[in-house]
Amino acid sequence: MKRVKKKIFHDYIAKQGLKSTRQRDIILEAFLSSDRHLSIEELYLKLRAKHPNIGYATVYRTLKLFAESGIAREMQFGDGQTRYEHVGEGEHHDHLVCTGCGAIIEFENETIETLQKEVAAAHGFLIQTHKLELYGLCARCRG
Amino acid sequence: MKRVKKKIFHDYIAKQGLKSTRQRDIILEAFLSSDRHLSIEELYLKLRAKHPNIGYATVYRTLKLFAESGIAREMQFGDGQTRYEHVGEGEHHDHLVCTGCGAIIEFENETIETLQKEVAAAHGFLIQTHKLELYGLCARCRG
DNA sequence: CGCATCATGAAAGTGATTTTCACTAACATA
DNA sequence: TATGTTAGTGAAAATCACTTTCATGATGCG
Repeated sequence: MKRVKKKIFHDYIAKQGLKSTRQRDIILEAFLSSDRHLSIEELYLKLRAKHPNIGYATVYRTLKLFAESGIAREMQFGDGQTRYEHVGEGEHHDHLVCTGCGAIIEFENETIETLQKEVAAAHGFLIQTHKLELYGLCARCRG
Repeated sequence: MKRVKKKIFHDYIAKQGLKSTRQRDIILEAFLSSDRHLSIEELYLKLRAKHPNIGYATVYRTLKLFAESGIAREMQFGDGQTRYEHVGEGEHHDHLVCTGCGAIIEFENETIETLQKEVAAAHGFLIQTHKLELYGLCARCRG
């Protein structure tokens, strides 16, 4: 899985005439081996431990590049920070966001997707993307 | 409708030991008589025409107060600005957001709401709120 | 290796709030 | 009605989370 995504990214870099750098490889490895839904800040802090000389701007720019290459997706969960989640090929999912501990749980529901398409059709609307988030307390936080 | 919301707000103000001020009344009237999904900036500009001495910070603080009192709700549609929409009692709706012209169309779908509850239940999750937005092109922008 | 390009890091800049602060206005209470 | 206490206001400064700039450093094709 990691290898596939690394290849996708390197192919993208090459195709765009960009360069392969030590920093990009380090950030890519850190991103792929970390939690889904990481913010720039979180990834930056995680990296600083082992690579104190990597700048915030580089992490920011590289994450954008990941999104462009298709291995990551930008997300907003209302906490004011942009988060990047891993993208598997073709898959789509929505989220349960715990307002207690901040946990983000993914789920898929085909029926909901179908109904969304019906709603859009009824309004003559052409869907490009959608976003469904359920905010509340996870099983642990309901305590 | 306006009268009901004004009462709700004034009751809230009183209950919290806050004060009723000229500015709050002006902002409340402007909010209630305007488009749904207004940004702070938009409301501020609209107000400046008739009341050039009302500050941005006051509009910002008052809108927050509206949200706390329950007559408005904060929303993010990915354009980097917080928007406030009117809240009717008990009602809930979701949005179609046109990426072409920025139009925001509301819709309701009971079946989707029900399915959301099922998903939450399956994860032991207690829903507080949710957010469903379909991004794409509206009938007009599809051309 | 040479060098045209792209990349990086530190720091400055942005845009949208959010907070601070000195000054007012509300609303009991005298 | 005059006061005192407390909340509210507006202008300006401060935050926050990016985003861009710029001088310097890598890359990698020829």
